Amino acid sequence: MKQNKAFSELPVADSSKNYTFFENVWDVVRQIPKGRVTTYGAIANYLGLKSSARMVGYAMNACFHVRPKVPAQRVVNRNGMLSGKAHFATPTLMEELLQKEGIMVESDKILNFEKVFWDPAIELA
DNA sequence: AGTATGACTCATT
DNA sequence: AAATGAGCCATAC
Repeated sequence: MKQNKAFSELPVADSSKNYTFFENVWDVVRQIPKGRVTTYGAIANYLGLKSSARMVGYAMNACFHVRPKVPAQRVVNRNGMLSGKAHFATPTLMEELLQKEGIMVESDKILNFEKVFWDPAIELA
C-alpha cells in the first residue's frame, strides 16, 4: 500500500500554479552541503512524493536556466551513479564539479557513496 | 485530447 | 542475479 500525497496536497505558495513541485525540489537541492550528494528518490520522499523520483529528475532537467543556481551535480540515482551527466553542458562537467567539491568519482559512479550520502528526510527533519 | 517519453525506483518474474 | 512491469505526472508532439 503506497501512500502518496496527491500533488494538490503539497504545500503550495500559489495554488493556481503547479510549478511548486519543481520549486521545492530546487530548494532541497540547494541545501545539499558541498561535498555531499543525495538521490532523486530521497528528494521525492522528502517532498512526500515517494514514488515520483522521475519528476525530480525532470525538475533537474529544467533547473539549468533557474536562478539562483541549483547544484544539480549533487543529485544522483540510488546507486550513486551519475545518471544525469549526459544532460550537463559537457559530458564531463558533472564529474568535474563533484570532484572539485571533494567527491571521488570513478566510472560515472560516486565512491564512498554511503559516506557522502545526504538524506533530506533526515538532515532537514 | 490522446499518446509517448523520461536526470527514477520498487516489486515481481 | 538479471530482466520486466508498473507507478509516478509534467511536457512534447
